Amino acid sequence: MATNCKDYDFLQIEPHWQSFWEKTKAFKAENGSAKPKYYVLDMFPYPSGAGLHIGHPEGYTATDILARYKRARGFNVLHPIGWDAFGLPAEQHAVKTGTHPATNTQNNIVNFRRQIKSLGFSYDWDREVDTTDPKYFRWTQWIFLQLFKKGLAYVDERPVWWCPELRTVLANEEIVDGKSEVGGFPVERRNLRQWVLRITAYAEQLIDGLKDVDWPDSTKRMQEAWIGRSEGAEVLFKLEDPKFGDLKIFTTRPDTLFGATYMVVAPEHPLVPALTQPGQRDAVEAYRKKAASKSDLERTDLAKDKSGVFSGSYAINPVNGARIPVWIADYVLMGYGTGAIMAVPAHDERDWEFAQLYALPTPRVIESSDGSDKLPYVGDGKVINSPGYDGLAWPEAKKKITADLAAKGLGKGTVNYKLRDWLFSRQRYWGEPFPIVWVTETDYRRAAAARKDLPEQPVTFAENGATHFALPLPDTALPLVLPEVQSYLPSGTGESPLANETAWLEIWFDVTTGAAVPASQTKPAGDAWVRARRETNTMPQWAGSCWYYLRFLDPQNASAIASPEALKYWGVPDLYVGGAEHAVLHLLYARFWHKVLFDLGVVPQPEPFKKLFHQGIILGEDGVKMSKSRGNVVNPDDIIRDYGTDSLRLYLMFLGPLEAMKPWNTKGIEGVHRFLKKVWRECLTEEGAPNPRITAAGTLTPDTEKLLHETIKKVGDDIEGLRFNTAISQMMILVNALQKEPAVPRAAMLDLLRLLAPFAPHMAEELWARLGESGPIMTAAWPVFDPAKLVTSSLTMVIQVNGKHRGDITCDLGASEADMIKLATANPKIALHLAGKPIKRVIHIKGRLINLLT
RNA sequence: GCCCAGGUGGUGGAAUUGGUAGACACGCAGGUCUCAGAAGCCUGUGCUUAACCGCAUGGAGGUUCGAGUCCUCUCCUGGGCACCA
Repeated sequence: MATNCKDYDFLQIEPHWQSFWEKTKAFKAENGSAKPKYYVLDMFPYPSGAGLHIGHPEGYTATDILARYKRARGFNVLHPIGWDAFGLPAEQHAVKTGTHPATNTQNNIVNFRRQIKSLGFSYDWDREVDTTDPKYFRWTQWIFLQLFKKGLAYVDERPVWWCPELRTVLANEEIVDGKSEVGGFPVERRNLRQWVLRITAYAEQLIDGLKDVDWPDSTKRMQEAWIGRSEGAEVLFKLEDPKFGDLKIFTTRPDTLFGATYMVVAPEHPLVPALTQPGQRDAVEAYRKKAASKSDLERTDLAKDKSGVFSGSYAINPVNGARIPVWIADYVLMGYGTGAIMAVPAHDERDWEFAQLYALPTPRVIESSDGSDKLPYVGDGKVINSPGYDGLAWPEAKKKITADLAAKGLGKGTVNYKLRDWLFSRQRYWGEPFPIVWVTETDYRRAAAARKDLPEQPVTFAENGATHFALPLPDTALPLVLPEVQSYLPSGTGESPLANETAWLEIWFDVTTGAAVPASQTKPAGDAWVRARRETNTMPQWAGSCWYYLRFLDPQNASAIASPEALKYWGVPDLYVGGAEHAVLHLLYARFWHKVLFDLGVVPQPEPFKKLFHQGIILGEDGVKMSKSRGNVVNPDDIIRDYGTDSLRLYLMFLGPLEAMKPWNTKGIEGVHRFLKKVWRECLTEEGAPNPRITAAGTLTPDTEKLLHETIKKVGDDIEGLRFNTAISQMMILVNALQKEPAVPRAAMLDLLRLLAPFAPHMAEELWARLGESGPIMTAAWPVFDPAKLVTSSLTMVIQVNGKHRGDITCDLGASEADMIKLATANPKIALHLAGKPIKRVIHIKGRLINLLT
């Protein structure tokens, strides 16, 4: 079973036990077990060409320790891994080399799998998933169809980054300093047809659900801020020229309506052309152009100064009939609220700045609580200069004004969210194809008669005067796989490379079965066949990672994302560990999909991740983020070769708290490596035989006996609390004590090995076997501490004089305060500080300290 | 600018949550073993001091018998967000 190496030869031991675990399928999770379940999940990696980064094993080691610990505690543990394998780098590689992205992706997966296996993680490899596998993405497409059917998917024109030189759409990360990363060409915003998911329909639920999950507060707050709920009112301002109708604005402060001195509409607002008076036309047109060409970067980093232009038109304030000018300014965004605001410069910083610039009036309508006259004032206070509302606290005025406006049909209370609908399509090859074809209205109506899986409102898109109707493939026609293509370069028109694959794209389509033949062939016989064009967009990388935690429950299931039994037994992850960089997007998108699946009755619980933990970042030895360009990257392969994976795992955990950002230090790994060698020597002689110091019977000295039980308790508690660094230092303390014992009972040594097993599993298995135990240590139960062994017979009390620590006394457990003070005053060091002065007051903290005040 | 997380020895960090500041480890120094080195083992190691005393958890105040821990102000570092009406 074990190797027979004489000294700690980790290069022999580690592969040996890894192949043993693999052969015996030691970490198989059983569906339908009678045992209690524990599901611990890592954020699965994108298999990049660079291989595993040292940051990956940090989080993975933490979850592996927990998985192994929970198994020892009798749990049926689900600990899976997979590959988030669609993504941009593989596509860029394909464009460059002409090789299929799947080939490159599979090569990277092979390397990642090798590296992860060499770390000895206890994954159930039978449950490995790959988001690019048609057997997997069939269900990604299936979930999309459920969203589609529910009316949560639609098509719209959305601005994306377009590079005219490269004739392609670029992702934000492909743009550096306003130029394309490749070639450094200029980029511009361009509207393209996009699929969009209605995540805003779940905004309220996504906020509410945060109450019920055990997540870091900072992450919850970030999601809340991202969703950005704000309560206010929509108010209608009549335009002075009645033929233009009303200007609808959103405000969170309807209570300040009497202070509105001008209006602002976004440059993109549809009413801008109508509002612009002839004299202003040139200025407005120039301003609109300038605003449209502004990149996000210019708007955020530069543009500290406000700008705007007067339209020449006026609106009427609904509360007092005042005539107020309408301005056009880019500090108002079309994408939020109604794209128009009333400006109250006295009580809004941005409006104040703008009003100062253009000399607009700034009447005060909220009294400051401290009586100061300083403007702008955004604090609490009472309403003034607002006939009918004066004297009210502003929240009450807000309610009353909103109600009064509603009664007159001039407004209503509304809730707005910063959250936008989710742009869900990419003009790329390497992603899940949408299971959608585009047909004419007539053909859609025909299909609708035969199909029950269409949305209530058809999804349509108008182009060159024709309206196209989106018809989904039937579930039974999934998966829709990617066709082979001649080139991975984009089509040049803004569509994905799929747009060039005419035989795949232009088809005869059977509306009942989803079958297709190229349109170049003759139309097959039968009424069900219609002319169709496939959707050329593909899904973003988020799609596959939105639900993978569900597929692990039942990864081979061919008829559902997972069986109802598996969904019920395993539920959702008990612990989810991954980087804080996913605090918003991945975690919000996955929650959205999960809630939709919950509403459809597919999953039994409303939230996907009960408990979330973010591991910190490992910095380079120079204390800054590891990066290739800095040359401070640590490769796990090198560390495993030099010290072994047990040392690497132990060091990653010993470095500091899991959540902290910590610098790597190669000297530090030598310390934990030395610790492991010390454990080895305690167990085995130089010849590799059991150390004769280990005795079959016998006892430890009382202090060490107590320490052993303390250690069993502390290591267990610390693992549960994810405090691995202190668990390790406690084991070090125990080993240092065992080393000084005249002899060590075999049972005590076996306890130590079982504590060490989740951290350094290879060495623990090896020593366990070498000391003559028969089964593997990973099936052994977690050691039990004896609470009776934790109590002490005597008590050490800290003695302070006037709050300063001056000495300790040791006394019996039952000693009275008077006894203790007697002992303390007898102690010469303590007596020195009392200097014969009388004790005026005694503060006695039971079992801890006595503070003598003179 | 706003929000969040942090500042503890030469270094990574610990501190039972208001009760011995610096556990454990790295580094360094001395010793032991050795022909020698490596490994191991032993001792020491916050600053100051011969020692006692004193000082010390970014800084300044405060609460308390007692503060790394609580409060106020302030400085610095890291992360996130950014004209959201």
